[in-house]
Amino acid sequence: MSIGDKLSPIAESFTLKDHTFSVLRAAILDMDIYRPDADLRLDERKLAESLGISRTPIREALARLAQEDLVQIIPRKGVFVCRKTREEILEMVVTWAALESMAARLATQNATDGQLAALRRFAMKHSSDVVRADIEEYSDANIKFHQTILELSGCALLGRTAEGLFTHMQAVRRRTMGESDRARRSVADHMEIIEALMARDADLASRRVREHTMRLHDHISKTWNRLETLSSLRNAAG
Amino acid sequence: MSIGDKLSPIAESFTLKDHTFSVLRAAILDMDIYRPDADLRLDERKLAESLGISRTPIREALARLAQEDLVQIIPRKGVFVCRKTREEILEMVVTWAALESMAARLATQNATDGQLAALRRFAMKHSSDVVRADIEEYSDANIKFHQTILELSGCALLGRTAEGLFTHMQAVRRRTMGESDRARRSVADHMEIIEALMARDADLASRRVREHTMRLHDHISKTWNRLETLSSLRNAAG
DNA sequence: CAAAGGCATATGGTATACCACAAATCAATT
DNA sequence: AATTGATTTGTGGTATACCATATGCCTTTG
Repeated sequence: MSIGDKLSPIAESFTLKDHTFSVLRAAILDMDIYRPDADLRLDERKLAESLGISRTPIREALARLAQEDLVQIIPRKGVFVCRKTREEILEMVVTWAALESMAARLATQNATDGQLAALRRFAMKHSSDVVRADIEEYSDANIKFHQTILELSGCALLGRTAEGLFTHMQAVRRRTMGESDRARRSVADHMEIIEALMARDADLASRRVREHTMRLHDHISKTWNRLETLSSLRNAAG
Repeated sequence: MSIGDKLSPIAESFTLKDHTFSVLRAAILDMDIYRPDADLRLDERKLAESLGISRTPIREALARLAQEDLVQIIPRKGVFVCRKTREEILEMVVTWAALESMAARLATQNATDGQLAALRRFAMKHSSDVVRADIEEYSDANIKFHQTILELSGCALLGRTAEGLFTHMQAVRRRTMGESDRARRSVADHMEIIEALMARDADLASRRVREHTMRLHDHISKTWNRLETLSSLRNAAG
């Protein structure tokens, strides 16, 4: 064995542009953009100064974020984090449902018995989180569950497309979870989905995933209003 | 009415960056990237010179194209148009199927009788194109048909997401159409889809759209090989 | 003549300077 | 005092210069 085999490339092709993209993306997801008084403004020059780099890589990162609809660039006005409307959020859920239900359909063909058994063990292990009212923990498990179904489809693009939507919904989840009633129903849904997958019933698995996700759709549809009106009231007052 | 109402902003907030993005995108779609000897290289400086602008807006446009997976930027190597592998193309078709079948499902709820009647008239009008072996014409109508279903869903995001995939598939279509046998089957499929939509049968409409698109999947799966191997032979020879 | 190393060149990455437009501020005028 | 217009300031847009690395050519050397 030569010495070369032990040397891996040092941060191969690292670029500030890509790094900035990741950093900004994470930062945006981390901020609670639906807080009425949230500062949605991103200042290129301030960012550049904060990161200790020039505006150029910042701008290229912002261009990519804009392409992902995470920010909106208004020429000579500013760069703003996109706040999704209720309708846009509902559409994201619908699109998510489309992707994941297809994933479930494919998973009945492509997943191995072992993979499905592992998924079942995982789901059962975390079902107790709900009982313990450990919603935070359950929420993570919930996310993992759905991502796993997308993976088991064997179609990477389904997962990647959904991931883009997921990014946006991260902020939304903060406002939709916390009701243990919904969580309990969710656990039951998950077990039924796994059951359908193991039965290799494509239509049933697909339907159950879709209906499960559409229940989130209906829930948001009913409860998001309160938050929206709260925001606009505040804006009107200011 | 004041005179201001008649005056619309002149090319409001036009930016070279956005313009370049559109131009490059169109140019990429226009070139036959699967021709074995196609030049996949994009030179920032040459592009800048051709368009008579500096590299900056070019680079920001390229960053966005990269985000859409239309080009790949390799630091210090170059910018290259992405050539999709057979597997990636198949995944795009599957994802497309997921989106459009959900669109069809929603369309049974959201489309008006008038809209569906119009869609039927449109489909019937162009069904004769196949008989006349006017495949070029039919292909356009085919695209329009599917886009309409996405629109009738009432969920704009489904359409936008699908559009991104569609961009990539434009180049693929050149290599998959031209067989009037498939076209004839396509016409029959379309009429059955419309029938299901008009019957407001969500499950049926959804299934028919999915199966229709998956037939394209199977077709590509069987025929794309020939082209791939042709390419690699050529590469190996060179 | 072959191989190794240096050198030239080409390419994307980054920094910086300047521009155009928009908005806010302030001043002059009615 | 209100309104209009100029001016200042702040923002993103663009151009340009320079940097770092990858690559291929060419020289050197054995």
